Amino acid sequence: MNVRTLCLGILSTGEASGYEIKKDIEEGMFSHFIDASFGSIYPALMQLTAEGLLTVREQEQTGKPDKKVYAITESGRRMLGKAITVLPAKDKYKSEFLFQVLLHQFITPDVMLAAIDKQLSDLTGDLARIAECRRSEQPHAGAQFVADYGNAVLTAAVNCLNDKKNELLRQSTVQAAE
Amino acid sequence: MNVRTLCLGILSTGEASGYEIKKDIEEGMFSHFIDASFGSIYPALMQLTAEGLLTVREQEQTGKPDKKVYAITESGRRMLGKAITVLPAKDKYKSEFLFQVLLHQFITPDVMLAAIDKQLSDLTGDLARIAECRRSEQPHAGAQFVADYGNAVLTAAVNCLNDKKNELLRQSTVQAAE
DNA sequence: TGACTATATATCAAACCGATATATATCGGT
DNA sequence: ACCGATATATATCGGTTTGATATATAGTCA
Repeated sequence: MNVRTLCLGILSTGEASGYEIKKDIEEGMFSHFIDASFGSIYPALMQLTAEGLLTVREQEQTGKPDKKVYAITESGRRMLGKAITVLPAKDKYKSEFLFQVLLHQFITPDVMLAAIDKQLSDLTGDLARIAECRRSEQPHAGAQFVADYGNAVLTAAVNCLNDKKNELLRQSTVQAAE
Repeated sequence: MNVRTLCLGILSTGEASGYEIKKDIEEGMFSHFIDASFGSIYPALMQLTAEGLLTVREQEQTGKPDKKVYAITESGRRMLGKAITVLPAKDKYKSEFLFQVLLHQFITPDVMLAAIDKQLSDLTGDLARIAECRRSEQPHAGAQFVADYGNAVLTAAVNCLNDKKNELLRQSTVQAAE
């Protein structure tokens, strides 16, 4: 799935500017399983507009720079429906943390513990963002599904990591006592 | 983390050809949290060799085409150690499946159920691959960690998905009965 | 006034993916 | 003996995406 479809999907929930789309991707419900940068969002919006799948209107703001508000057209909705009515590609998961864990022989125990703490802080941050989305966005079946799924996975990760961390701490205190 | 560091990391566990590195990334322990294509692996190996971080030797094979076996040098080990002694970047997770779930209004229930089954099959496939790695690769602390972490997360995902699927099936049978 | 932050759009080099090309070798079917 | 399919193996390339940077407006705070 490319950034074009992503933009159509977000704009199907309401009109927005490129900057607001980026914020949705970083802070909203989409943030848990999607990523895109300005360098791909802005070109995609211009291209989609040129193809008639979006409309733009320039909106003046007080206290802020002007913004370009994009809205999806009927043609855009059809394209979106067609694009997501396919078997989804396999999830992609990339983790530098687990890479370090697998190569633990090259790093010192204190660096390893720092990495685990960083990972725990990332995970609990994600959990907090899901709770925040539940509070602020209006809930519907899809959002409920995604939030429950995210909570299940992240909670399992946190529990496993805490176990592993305690195990490491126990080992290092035993070694220190010898 | 770039493909260069990835190649150094894999080669730190033993010499390999570009093709074998790709197989490690697809089937081995690394497959659960790493991805890279030939289009980035081969250039990276050539570049690292030119910089003296790897050595190559051409090896003839019977029944197969020749291969170029790369091995990490001392200089490469130092570079790898330096590259992974940093706080790891945040995990990246991309899911077309959850994107479809959040936009469920655009897809029919049967497409949704097909997507869920695809996701379940992907997850159980990953679980099976972890079990297979446990069987075939020699276990060490890092591999144990990664395998336990993967099992915890994937099992939580499978359980949550099965719940959601049953819920959907119950709803559709209730609606069919009305 | 100057420094900093937030909002907002846009561009670009570098990195990377996915597809394709090329080549060798085995195996099974016709 | 020949064809097609599959596995092994290296390499390249167009197109997409990232991450950084540039540009600009406006509020806040020392």
